[in-house]
Amino acid sequence: MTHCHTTLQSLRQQGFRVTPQREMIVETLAHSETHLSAEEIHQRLQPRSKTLNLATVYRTLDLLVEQGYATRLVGKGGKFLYATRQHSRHLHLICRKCGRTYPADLKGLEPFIAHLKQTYGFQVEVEHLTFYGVCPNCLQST
Amino acid sequence: MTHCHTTLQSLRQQGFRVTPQREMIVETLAHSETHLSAEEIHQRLQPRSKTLNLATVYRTLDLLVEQGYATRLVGKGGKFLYATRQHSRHLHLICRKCGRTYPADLKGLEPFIAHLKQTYGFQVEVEHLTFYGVCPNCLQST
DNA sequence: AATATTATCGCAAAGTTTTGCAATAACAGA
DNA sequence: TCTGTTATTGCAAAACTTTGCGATAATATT
Repeated sequence: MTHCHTTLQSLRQQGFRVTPQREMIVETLAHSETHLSAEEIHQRLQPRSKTLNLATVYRTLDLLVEQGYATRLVGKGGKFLYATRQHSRHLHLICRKCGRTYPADLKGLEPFIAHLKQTYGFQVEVEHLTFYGVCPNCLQST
Repeated sequence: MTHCHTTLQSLRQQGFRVTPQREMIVETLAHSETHLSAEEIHQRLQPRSKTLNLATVYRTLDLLVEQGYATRLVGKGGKFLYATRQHSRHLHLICRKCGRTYPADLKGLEPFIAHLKQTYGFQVEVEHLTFYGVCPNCLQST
Protein backbone atom coordinates (compact mmCIF):
# COMPACT_ATOMS: atom_id res chain seq x y z
CA MET A 1 0.00 0.00 0.00
CA THR A 2 1.45 3.28 -1.15
CA HIS A 3 0.72 5.86 1.51
CA CYS A 4 0.85 9.53 0.56
CA HIS A 5 3.95 9.97 2.70
CA THR A 6 5.80 7.38 0.65
CA THR A 7 4.76 9.02 -2.57
CA LEU A 8 6.12 12.38 -1.45
CA GLN A 9 9.36 10.84 -0.27
CA SER A 10 9.82 9.05 -3.57
CA LEU A 11 9.20 12.24 -5.46
CA ARG A 12 11.85 14.01 -3.41
CA GLN A 13 14.30 11.20 -4.06
CA GLN A 14 13.66 11.59 -7.77
CA GLY A 15 14.71 15.22 -7.51
CA PHE A 16 11.28 16.83 -7.44
CA ARG A 17 10.52 19.39 -4.76
CA VAL A 18 7.95 18.66 -2.13
CA THR A 19 5.81 21.75 -1.77
CA PRO A 20 2.78 22.32 0.47
CA GLN A 21 0.62 22.34 -2.64
CA ARG A 22 1.88 18.93 -3.74
CA GLU A 23 1.46 17.56 -0.22
CA MET A 24 -2.17 18.67 -0.11
CA ILE A 25 -2.98 17.31 -3.53
CA VAL A 26 -1.34 13.94 -2.97
CA GLU A 27 -3.08 13.63 0.40
CA THR A 28 -6.47 14.51 -1.02
CA LEU A 29 -6.14 11.98 -3.80
CA ALA A 30 -4.84 9.28 -1.46
CA HIS A 31 -7.68 9.74 1.01
CA SER A 32 -10.43 9.77 -1.55
CA GLU A 33 -12.48 6.65 -2.11
CA THR A 34 -13.43 7.64 -5.62
CA HIS A 35 -11.88 9.08 -8.74
CA LEU A 36 -11.61 12.87 -8.58
CA SER A 37 -11.47 15.61 -11.17
CA ALA A 38 -8.91 18.40 -10.91
CA GLU A 39 -11.72 20.79 -10.12
CA GLU A 40 -12.97 18.62 -7.26
CA ILE A 41 -9.53 18.45 -5.72
CA HIS A 42 -9.20 22.19 -6.05
CA GLN A 43 -12.53 22.77 -4.35
CA ARG A 44 -11.78 20.39 -1.50
CA LEU A 45 -8.59 22.29 -0.80
CA GLN A 46 -10.13 25.77 -0.87
CA PRO A 47 -10.57 25.86 2.93
CA ARG A 48 -6.91 24.96 3.47
CA SER A 49 -5.42 27.25 0.88
CA LYS A 50 -7.23 30.16 -0.66
CA THR A 51 -4.50 30.77 -3.19
CA LEU A 52 -3.95 27.25 -4.52
CA ASN A 53 -4.32 27.55 -8.25
CA LEU A 54 -6.17 25.15 -10.51
CA ALA A 55 -3.23 25.12 -12.89
CA THR A 56 -1.05 23.85 -10.07
CA VAL A 57 -3.51 21.03 -9.45
CA TYR A 58 -3.36 20.04 -13.09
CA ARG A 59 0.42 20.22 -13.16
CA THR A 60 0.74 18.13 -10.04
CA LEU A 61 -1.69 15.53 -11.32
CA ASP A 62 0.21 15.33 -14.59
CA LEU A 63 3.40 14.79 -12.63
CA LEU A 64 1.84 12.04 -10.53
CA VAL A 65 0.52 10.24 -13.60
CA GLU A 66 3.80 10.64 -15.44
CA GLN A 67 5.75 9.25 -12.49
CA GLY A 68 3.30 6.43 -12.01
CA TYR A 69 1.71 7.42 -8.70
CA ALA A 70 -1.70 8.14 -10.14
CA THR A 71 -4.04 7.05 -12.89
CA ARG A 72 -5.94 9.24 -15.29
CA LEU A 73 -9.05 8.16 -17.11
CA VAL A 74 -11.62 9.83 -19.28
CA GLY A 75 -14.90 9.92 -17.40
CA LYS A 76 -18.39 10.29 -18.81
CA GLY A 77 -18.63 13.71 -20.43
CA GLY A 78 -15.01 13.67 -21.50
CA LYS A 79 -13.65 15.07 -18.27
CA PHE A 80 -10.42 13.69 -16.84
CA LEU A 81 -10.61 11.83 -13.54
CA TYR A 82 -7.69 10.90 -11.33
CA ALA A 83 -7.00 8.27 -8.67
CA THR A 84 -3.99 6.93 -6.84
CA ARG A 85 -2.64 3.73 -8.27
CA GLN A 86 -3.50 1.55 -5.30
CA HIS A 87 -7.14 2.38 -5.91
CA SER A 88 -6.96 0.75 -9.30
CA ARG A 89 -5.26 -2.57 -8.66
CA HIS A 90 -7.84 -4.19 -10.81
CA LEU A 91 -9.05 -4.10 -14.34
CA HIS A 92 -11.49 -1.36 -15.28
CA LEU A 93 -14.16 -2.41 -17.73
CA ILE A 94 -15.75 0.74 -19.11
CA CYS A 95 -18.93 0.56 -21.13
CA ARG A 96 -18.88 2.61 -24.29
CA LYS A 97 -22.65 2.98 -24.28
CA CYS A 98 -23.61 3.89 -20.71
CA GLY A 99 -20.19 4.96 -19.47
CA ARG A 100 -20.36 2.85 -16.32
CA THR A 101 -17.19 1.33 -14.91
CA TYR A 102 -17.01 -2.26 -13.73
CA PRO A 103 -14.11 -3.66 -11.73
CA ALA A 104 -12.72 -7.01 -12.79
CA ASP A 105 -10.06 -9.38 -11.59
CA LEU A 106 -6.65 -9.32 -13.23
CA LYS A 107 -6.10 -13.00 -12.70
CA GLY A 108 -5.27 -14.78 -15.92
CA LEU A 109 -3.75 -11.75 -17.58
CA GLU A 110 -0.25 -11.98 -16.09
CA PRO A 111 1.16 -14.40 -18.66
CA PHE A 112 0.22 -12.04 -21.46
CA ILE A 113 1.79 -9.09 -19.66
CA ALA A 114 4.96 -11.11 -19.22
CA HIS A 115 4.88 -12.02 -22.90
CA LEU A 116 4.68 -8.32 -23.83
CA LYS A 117 7.70 -7.64 -21.64
CA GLN A 118 9.67 -10.43 -23.29
CA THR A 119 8.65 -9.71 -26.85
CA TYR A 120 8.58 -5.92 -26.92
CA GLY A 121 10.49 -4.96 -23.79
CA PHE A 122 7.47 -2.95 -22.76
CA GLN A 123 6.68 -2.85 -19.05
CA VAL A 124 2.90 -2.66 -18.78
CA GLU A 125 1.60 -1.10 -15.61
CA VAL A 126 -1.24 -3.34 -14.56
CA GLU A 127 -2.58 -0.66 -12.24
CA HIS A 128 -3.54 1.37 -15.30
CA LEU A 129 -5.46 -1.27 -17.19
CA THR A 130 -8.73 -0.27 -18.74
CA PHE A 131 -10.71 -2.22 -21.30
CA TYR A 132 -13.49 -0.62 -23.30
CA GLY A 133 -16.49 -2.51 -24.54
CA VAL A 134 -20.17 -3.07 -23.91
CA CYS A 135 -21.59 -4.13 -20.57
CA PRO A 136 -24.20 -6.85 -20.01
CA ASN A 137 -27.00 -4.30 -19.58
CA CYS A 138 -26.29 -2.48 -22.80
CA LEU A 139 -25.68 -5.69 -24.74
CA GLN A 140 -29.26 -6.73 -24.03
CA SER A 141 -30.86 -3.44 -24.95
CA THR A 142 -29.40 -3.48 -28.44
CA MET B 1 -12.82 -4.38 -43.37
CA THR B 2 -15.27 -1.67 -42.50
CA HIS B 3 -15.40 0.75 -45.42
CA CYS B 4 -16.73 4.26 -44.81
CA HIS B 5 -19.76 3.43 -46.88
CA THR B 6 -20.66 0.58 -44.57
CA THR B 7 -20.25 2.79 -41.55
CA LEU B 8 -22.64 5.38 -42.94
CA GLN B 9 -25.16 2.71 -43.89
CA SER B 10 -25.04 1.22 -40.44
CA LEU B 11 -25.53 4.59 -38.87
CA ARG B 12 -28.61 5.17 -40.99
CA GLN B 13 -29.97 1.77 -40.03
CA GLN B 14 -29.52 2.72 -36.42
CA GLY B 15 -31.72 5.74 -36.98
CA PHE B 16 -29.04 8.39 -37.28
CA ARG B 17 -29.16 10.78 -40.18
CA VAL B 18 -26.47 10.71 -42.81
CA THR B 19 -25.48 14.29 -43.51
CA PRO B 20 -22.80 15.62 -45.86
CA GLN B 21 -20.80 16.63 -42.80
CA ARG B 22 -20.86 13.13 -41.38
CA GLU B 23 -19.96 11.66 -44.75
CA MET B 24 -16.93 13.89 -45.06
CA ILE B 25 -15.73 13.21 -41.56
CA VAL B 26 -16.14 9.44 -41.76
CA GLU B 27 -14.39 9.42 -45.11
CA THR B 28 -11.49 11.50 -43.87
CA LEU B 29 -10.99 9.30 -40.87
CA ALA B 30 -11.28 6.10 -42.91
CA HIS B 31 -8.74 7.25 -45.48
CA SER B 32 -6.17 8.44 -43.00
CA GLU B 33 -3.21 6.25 -42.20
CA THR B 34 -2.67 7.84 -38.82
CA HIS B 35 -4.63 8.98 -35.85
CA LEU B 36 -6.15 12.42 -36.34
CA SER B 37 -7.24 15.18 -34.01
CA ALA B 38 -10.57 16.92 -34.47
CA GLU B 39 -8.72 20.02 -35.53
CA GLU B 40 -6.79 18.13 -38.21
CA ILE B 41 -9.97 16.66 -39.64
CA HIS B 42 -11.53 20.10 -39.64
CA GLN B 43 -8.57 21.60 -41.48
CA ARG B 44 -8.45 18.85 -44.09
CA LEU B 45 -12.09 19.51 -44.87
CA GLN B 46 -11.80 23.28 -45.16
CA PRO B 47 -11.38 23.15 -48.95
CA ARG B 48 -14.50 21.03 -49.31
CA SER B 49 -16.71 22.92 -46.93
CA LYS B 50 -16.01 26.40 -45.71
CA THR B 51 -18.80 26.30 -43.18
CA LEU B 52 -18.14 22.93 -41.52
CA ASN B 53 -17.92 23.71 -37.85
CA LEU B 54 -15.39 22.29 -35.44
CA ALA B 55 -18.18 21.51 -33.00
CA THR B 56 -19.79 19.33 -35.63
CA VAL B 57 -16.53 17.45 -36.04
CA TYR B 58 -16.38 16.83 -32.31
CA ARG B 59 -19.99 15.72 -32.17
CA THR B 60 -19.58 13.36 -35.08
CA LEU B 61 -16.43 11.85 -33.62
CA ASP B 62 -18.18 11.36 -30.30
CA LEU B 63 -20.98 9.59 -32.12
CA LEU B 64 -18.58 7.34 -33.99
CA VAL B 65 -16.77 6.39 -30.81
CA GLU B 66 -20.00 5.83 -28.95
CA GLN B 67 -21.33 3.60 -31.69
CA GLY B 68 -18.08 1.72 -31.99
CA TYR B 69 -16.88 2.89 -35.40
CA ALA B 70 -13.93 4.83 -34.11
CA THR B 71 -11.39 4.86 -31.33
CA ARG B 72 -10.36 7.78 -29.18
CA LEU B 73 -7.09 7.96 -27.34
CA VAL B 74 -5.25 10.61 -25.39
CA GLY B 75 -2.17 11.63 -27.33
CA LYS B 76 0.94 13.41 -26.11
CA GLY B 77 -0.03 16.82 -24.78
CA GLY B 78 -3.41 15.60 -23.59
CA LYS B 79 -5.08 16.12 -26.93
CA PHE B 80 -7.63 13.58 -28.16
CA LEU B 81 -6.80 11.59 -31.26
CA TYR B 82 -9.21 9.52 -33.31
CA ALA B 83 -8.97 6.58 -35.71
CA THR B 84 -11.32 4.14 -37.33
CA ARG B 85 -11.51 0.81 -35.64
CA GLN B 86 -9.96 -1.20 -38.41
CA HIS B 87 -6.82 0.88 -38.02
CA SER B 88 -6.41 -0.33 -34.49
CA ARG B 89 -6.77 -4.09 -34.77
CA HIS B 90 -3.80 -4.40 -32.56
CA LEU B 91 -2.76 -3.55 -29.07
CA HIS B 92 -1.53 -0.02 -28.42
CA LEU B 93 1.30 0.18 -25.95
CA ILE B 94 1.61 3.79 -24.85
CA CYS B 95 4.61 4.94 -22.87
CA ARG B 96 3.78 7.06 -19.87
CA LYS B 97 7.15 8.81 -20.00
CA CYS B 98 7.74 9.70 -23.64
CA GLY B 99 4.19 9.35 -24.94
CA ARG B 100 5.18 7.19 -27.88
CA THR B 101 2.79 4.51 -29.11
CA TYR B 102 3.97 1.02 -29.98
CA PRO B 103 1.80 -1.49 -31.82
CA ALA B 104 1.73 -5.01 -30.45
CA ASP B 105 0.15 -8.29 -31.41
CA LEU B 106 -3.08 -9.34 -29.74
CA LYS B 107 -2.21 -13.02 -29.97
CA GLY B 108 -2.40 -14.69 -26.61
CA LEU B 109 -4.95 -12.32 -25.18
CA GLU B 110 -8.09 -13.93 -26.58
CA PRO B 111 -8.56 -16.48 -23.80
CA PHE B 112 -8.60 -13.72 -21.22
CA ILE B 113 -11.11 -11.71 -23.24
CA ALA B 114 -13.31 -14.79 -23.45
CA HIS B 115 -12.97 -15.28 -19.72
CA LEU B 116 -14.17 -11.71 -19.10
CA LYS B 117 -17.19 -12.36 -21.28
CA GLN B 118 -18.00 -15.55 -19.38
CA THR B 119 -17.40 -14.20 -15.91
CA TYR B 120 -18.71 -10.66 -16.16
CA GLY B 121 -20.81 -10.73 -19.31
CA PHE B 122 -18.70 -7.86 -20.56
CA GLN B 123 -17.95 -7.76 -24.27
CA VAL B 124 -14.51 -6.23 -24.60
CA GLU B 125 -13.81 -4.57 -27.92
CA VAL B 126 -10.34 -5.66 -28.84
CA GLU B 127 -10.04 -2.87 -31.36
CA HIS B 128 -9.91 -0.41 -28.50
CA LEU B 129 -7.18 -2.00 -26.43
CA THR B 130 -4.54 0.26 -25.02
CA PHE B 131 -2.02 -0.62 -22.34
CA TYR B 132 -0.07 2.07 -20.52
CA GLY B 133 3.38 1.48 -19.19
CA VAL B 134 7.02 2.26 -19.82
CA CYS B 135 8.79 1.54 -23.08
CA PRO B 136 12.22 -0.07 -23.47
CA ASN B 137 13.91 3.27 -24.15
CA CYS B 138 12.54 4.98 -21.09
CA LEU B 139 13.10 1.95 -18.87
CA GLN B 140 16.83 2.24 -19.58
CA SER B 141 17.13 5.94 -18.97
CA THR B 142 15.75 5.70 -15.42
C1' DA C 1 22.33 30.25 9.46
C1' DA C 2 22.94 32.64 5.10
C1' DT C 3 23.20 32.28 0.01
C1' DA C 4 22.82 30.58 -4.71
C1' DT C 5 20.37 27.83 -7.81
C1' DT C 6 16.46 26.66 -10.13
C1' DA C 7 12.03 23.98 -9.75
C1' DT C 8 7.52 25.34 -8.77
C1' DC C 9 3.89 28.64 -8.11
C1' DG C 10 0.13 31.98 -9.23
C1' DC C 11 -1.71 34.53 -12.67
C1' DA C 12 -3.35 35.51 -17.14
C1' DA C 13 -3.84 34.11 -21.69
C1' DA C 14 -4.17 30.59 -25.09
C1' DG C 15 -5.72 26.24 -26.63
C1' DT C 16 -9.01 22.41 -26.62
C1' DT C 17 -13.58 20.37 -25.99
C1' DT C 18 -18.45 20.65 -24.80
C1' DT C 19 -23.06 22.73 -24.74
C1' DG C 20 -27.45 25.73 -25.52
C1' DC C 21 -30.29 27.39 -28.93
C1' DA C 22 -32.48 28.91 -33.13
C1' DA C 23 -32.26 27.71 -38.04
C1' DT C 24 -31.79 24.05 -41.31
C1' DA C 25 -32.21 19.86 -43.71
C1' DA C 26 -32.69 14.51 -43.56
C1' DC C 27 -35.97 11.18 -43.60
C1' DA C 28 -40.73 8.96 -43.15
C1' DG C 29 -45.24 9.01 -44.60
C1' DA C 30 -48.91 10.97 -47.40
C1' DT D 1 -43.01 14.68 -55.06
C1' DC D 2 -44.54 17.34 -51.20
C1' DT D 3 -44.98 17.95 -46.16
C1' DG D 4 -44.26 17.38 -41.25
C1' DT D 5 -41.26 15.90 -37.72
C1' DT D 6 -37.24 16.28 -35.37
C1' DA D 7 -32.17 15.14 -35.52
C1' DT D 8 -28.38 17.80 -36.80
C1' DT D 9 -25.98 22.00 -37.85
C1' DG D 10 -23.52 26.49 -37.16
C1' DC D 11 -22.67 29.90 -34.09
C1' DA D 12 -21.43 31.78 -29.78
C1' DA D 13 -20.56 31.09 -25.16
C1' DA D 14 -19.12 28.19 -21.49
C1' DA D 15 -16.26 24.71 -19.59
C1' DC D 16 -12.08 22.35 -19.23
C1' DT D 17 -6.94 21.91 -19.73
C1' DT D 18 -2.43 23.57 -20.93
C1' DT D 19 1.24 27.02 -21.26
C1' DG D 20 4.37 31.31 -20.80
C1' DC D 21 6.38 34.20 -17.60
C1' DG D 22 7.97 36.78 -13.70
C1' DA D 23 7.91 36.03 -8.66
C1' DT D 24 8.55 32.80 -4.98
C1' DA D 25 10.31 29.30 -2.19
C1' DA D 26 12.54 24.39 -1.78
C1' DT D 27 16.88 22.41 -1.63
C1' DA D 28 22.09 22.07 -1.83
C1' DT D 29 26.19 24.28 -0.57
C1' DT D 30 29.03 27.24 2.13
